[in-house]
Amino acid sequence: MKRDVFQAIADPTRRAIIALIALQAMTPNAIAENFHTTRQAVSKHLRILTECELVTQEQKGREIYYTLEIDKMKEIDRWLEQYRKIWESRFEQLDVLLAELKEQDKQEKKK
Amino acid sequence: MKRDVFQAIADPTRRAIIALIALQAMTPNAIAENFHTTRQAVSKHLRILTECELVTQEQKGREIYYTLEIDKMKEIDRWLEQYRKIWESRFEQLDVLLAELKEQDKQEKKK
DNA sequence: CAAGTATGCAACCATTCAGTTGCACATGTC
DNA sequence: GACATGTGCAACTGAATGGTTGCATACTTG
Repeated sequence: MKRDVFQAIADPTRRAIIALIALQAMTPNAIAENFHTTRQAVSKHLRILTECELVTQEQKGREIYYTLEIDKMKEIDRWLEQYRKIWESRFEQLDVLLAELKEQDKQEKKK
Repeated sequence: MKRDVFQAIADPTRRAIIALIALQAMTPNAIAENFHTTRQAVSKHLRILTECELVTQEQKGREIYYTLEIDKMKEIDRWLEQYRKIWESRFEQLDVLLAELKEQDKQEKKK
């Protein structure tokens, strides 16, 4: 039942919805027009995105505008942070070293 | 059949596996010891991670070492990039706003 | 108040998924 | 060669997922 952000962005349609409403808040109908699926399917995706607080709703008359909660996206960024440290350090030094070691290994195996 | 990186990191167990082998290459058995699940379940996860090129295998004797392909993680980072731009610009805007409010506050107090 | 529009929710369906169990295959050790 | 160890693969299962259809609710307009 409890869904997390990573599960939310796993679906390509949901990522597309996120990309859409990142620019401006939109209604379910307006969003659905961009996809080859029913309005109800989009509504379901919006429900999931709302559940994990990636989007928020704002009622205006009979329309409901959905807005991306950009702060929640930072959660993914924070998770990535630990790996960014790794690839940054490897870029600086280890990458070259590893390539050399692999090359040496190849030479060894040839013998 | 075709799985992408986002689907791969959707599962909490797979994220834990990624975190484990980020530090050092590990065998399926060694990885499985860290979870309350069977070796075969871990093996399945590794297969999925391999399919979408997040990990690579290296056979050493009868053991197979799995290594995280940190470069593939950059794909997620690239996707995040567009949203990072948004929250950074909002932060700047907020910064300006806060500065203005502080200025106003000063003016108020002077009165 | 009636008709139309915007939306959410429930029920159902086909597919996928994560996990377990059992088996096969390869490598290493006695 | 016999046996133990490390591993992957296939079949099965229960749960979750994404989608559709149909209906109920709420707001707007005439």
